[in-house]
Amino acid sequence: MANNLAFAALSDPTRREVFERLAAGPSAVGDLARGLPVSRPAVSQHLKVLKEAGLVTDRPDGARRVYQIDPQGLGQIRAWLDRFWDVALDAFKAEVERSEAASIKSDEDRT
Amino acid sequence: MANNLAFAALSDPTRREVFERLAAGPSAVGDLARGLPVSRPAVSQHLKVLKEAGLVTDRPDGARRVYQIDPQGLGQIRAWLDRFWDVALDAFKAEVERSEAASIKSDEDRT
DNA sequence: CAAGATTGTTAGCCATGGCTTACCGTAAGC
DNA sequence: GCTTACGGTAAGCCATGGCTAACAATCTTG
Repeated sequence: MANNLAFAALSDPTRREVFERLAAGPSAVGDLARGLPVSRPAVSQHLKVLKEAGLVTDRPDGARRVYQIDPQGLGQIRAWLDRFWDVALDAFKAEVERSEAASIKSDEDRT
Repeated sequence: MANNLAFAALSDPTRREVFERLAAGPSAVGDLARGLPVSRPAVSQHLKVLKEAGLVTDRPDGARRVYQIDPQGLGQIRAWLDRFWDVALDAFKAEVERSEAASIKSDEDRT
């Protein structure tokens, strides 16, 4: 149950922004920071969190360090969500029917 | 782009626990709190956040209040994730090939 | 080898948020 | 109508975490 790391990682707006930019293609830390409203160390810290959550991978490239999307963390969240998707739809359907039944009943009561 | 609410809501472990319990079936606030290590007002506050994120729905039931899973917020997160799923897999595949190519090249350099 | 570039790390600051206690409103039952 | 049960809200406390500035480490280049 390590998905809490992935959820916590994506709960921060700046981190989601970093993640979305990496989805457009691999990038180095400095290049990422240049397009964001926060400092480079901040981006570096965000990348560390994303990495520990299995959402990105990094690879050395000379003095630079290239980060890239990792499907692993994404898959964990997807799997967690899918556990509730069907039951959520069923619950919603049942609720609609229950609500309509109550509505019809109140109509009958009025007659 | 209201998915930030859903992500922030599910980033808290207690809130995910509440959500999972509701996935097992609709429940009132007190019943939920009785099975959790936090106080009832805490659960009430969590439910408020989940509700604003479109993850649960509430309906009055006498003096009680029954909460239930709502597929809307879940769908938002799923849609957001699906935007990156394919590109993440492609990036992963490309990385594997790049990595293997570099490995082969270093082997050649050694001969 | 020296200088510049790129990145990770630490210390410290401050806002956010989760939790509890106390209180208030509302609905059910005697 | 009064009491009891149920749930939302406000105030306050404290831990978490995101940010910046300063520093250290590593790599490239002349």
